[in-house]
Amino acid sequence: MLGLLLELVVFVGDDMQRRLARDDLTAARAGVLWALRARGPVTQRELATALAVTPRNVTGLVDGLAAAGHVTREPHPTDRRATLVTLTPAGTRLVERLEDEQREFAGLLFDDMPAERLDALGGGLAEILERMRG
Amino acid sequence: MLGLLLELVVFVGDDMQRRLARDDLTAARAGVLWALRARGPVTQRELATALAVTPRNVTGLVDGLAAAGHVTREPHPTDRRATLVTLTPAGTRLVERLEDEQREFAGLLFDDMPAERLDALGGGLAEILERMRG
DNA sequence: TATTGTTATACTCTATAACTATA
DNA sequence: TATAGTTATAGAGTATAACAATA
Repeated sequence: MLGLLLELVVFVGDDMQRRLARDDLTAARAGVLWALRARGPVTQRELATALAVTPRNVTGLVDGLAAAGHVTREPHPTDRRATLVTLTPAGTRLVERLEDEQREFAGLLFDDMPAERLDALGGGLAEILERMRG
Repeated sequence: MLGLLLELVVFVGDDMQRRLARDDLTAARAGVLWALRARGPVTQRELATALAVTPRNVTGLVDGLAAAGHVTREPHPTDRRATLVTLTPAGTRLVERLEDEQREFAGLLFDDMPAERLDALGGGLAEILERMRG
């Protein structure tokens, strides 16, 4: 069928997408919610840097999340050019619930990954898996 | 940062996307190539079913792959409505090379996954991982 | 009538470039 | 001058619906 690794990524990605769709979310918008959960209120410029995406793209993602009631644009206290994107209480509850669901699935996949394997995977991925086991 | 599983999928997916981009491919177009490698020449309708995508979407993907010289549209021998999407020799070489690269990376991730873990993952994913170890 | 693939239209995610308001 | 965020425009991937050619 597909290449095996591609199949795996597609499978896990589709599973995630189905769950996100139940809450009218996409992967890109969920990424914004998780960034906000980790960082607290930030400017769109900071979001663009964190997500490695253009400022124009952040405008659209925040538009969608604001329309759904997950975030608000608050005025920046000292810089009138900037806005602080802020999780609403409903948005906070949503991202916490999704995080719980995913931790369960991730543990099933990677709890017993041996340490030598992690070393061989190198920088970024090894760090991610390390945190998935913690 | 992102949810941990989302991070993993994003990491692996980005890695794949970077490698595909070196050959001017996207994940969706690579999926067509792999389907053709597994099945041989098929109609667009069959591709749409195999990829769980609309016929309209297949039209666009095949347009791109044909423009790049990876596939051709051949007349169906008995049904003049249909076309047989066929890998060119260059397309065949490309998909074989990508498959080799990915098998290496996949083995690094999953070679020692314990069998009980696989059982707990249930249907589709367990089957994929089983084949990745073989 | 039913099926194959197309055109028409629309939405999301992505990008660059030009512009406005502010620093 | 430089920065934050917008509008304008474009392209890929996805969808539904209407249509032409063929079965």
